[in-house]
Amino acid sequence: MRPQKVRDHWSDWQPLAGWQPTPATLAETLDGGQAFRWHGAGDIWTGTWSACVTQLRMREGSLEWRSPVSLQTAVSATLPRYLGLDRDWNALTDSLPWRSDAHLAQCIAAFPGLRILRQPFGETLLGFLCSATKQIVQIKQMVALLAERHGVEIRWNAVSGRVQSASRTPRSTLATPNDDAPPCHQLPTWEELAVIPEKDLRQCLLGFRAKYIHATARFIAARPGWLEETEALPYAAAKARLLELPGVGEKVADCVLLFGAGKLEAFPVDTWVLKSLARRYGLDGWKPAPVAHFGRTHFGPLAGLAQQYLFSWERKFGGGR
DNA sequence: TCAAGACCTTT
DNA sequence: AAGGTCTTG
Repeated sequence: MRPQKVRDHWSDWQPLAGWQPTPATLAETLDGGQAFRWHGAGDIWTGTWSACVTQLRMREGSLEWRSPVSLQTAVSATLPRYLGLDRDWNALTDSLPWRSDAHLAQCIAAFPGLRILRQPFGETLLGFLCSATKQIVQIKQMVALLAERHGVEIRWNAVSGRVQSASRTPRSTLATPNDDAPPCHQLPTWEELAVIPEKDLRQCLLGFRAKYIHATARFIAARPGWLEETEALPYAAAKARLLELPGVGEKVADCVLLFGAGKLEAFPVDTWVLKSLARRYGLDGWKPAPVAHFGRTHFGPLAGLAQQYLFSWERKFGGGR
């Protein structure tokens, strides 16, 4: 008889100092398009990165977290950096040119405490390689399928109290992951992705993106250390290297550097930022490249942070059109 | 140098 | 039409 899979219980809720977002700002930060592995249920957000699983909630205006007991050490060691608690976001936001930019001021007021996440670099790259002409819900679906079908299982073993990885998961027969089930798979690494046939990737609803992910995986797997070196480079050099990857253009490269490497000078120009600059800054008809140049000069060295406020506001309040 | 189209699939 | 990129002409 197979040993029964035992899940340990969750730790007690613990306060998380250094960030007091509104519920709306918390939702926008976790599930507004920076990351694709957070799921909200009631007032609890469940998120996954690397081999970590954690939950967040607001209580009396303060942020609390918990994780499976066996993952607690790993989560407590990485959660602060993931959420950007090691940076002074109030000071960073204050140094944006909101005093001379009424629209930016309005965006900041609408999302008080908005943060830029610092996700694992490789996982960020994978997420945004899935993102071309897709909406957030669909990107989350693709990423969930990649993890469920091709990622190592994250075990929450109460008996051993240790994380046991390296057990390959059986291919799921489900077409879609159960949103109520706790997430229990890591994203596949680039080394793992490199040996997955493109056909199998397409089964994860990736469409033409499967070809990019496959080719990028082969590229990275053939160059040990390439990803880590890229993350460590200054913005311009890191971006030049990311642009070598098939399927990575200006926008994806900037998203990876902003959300996966903490480079606040990255200014991704997607359709929402294009709309924002066209409608609120009079840049109607401008192409992405000139808009990016305008953004960097107008908003300065923290343009990526400004971009996130503009993006969130335009998506939530700007109207479709 | 640049404006279309193609590329997968789903809402 | 959807939070792009790559390839054409």
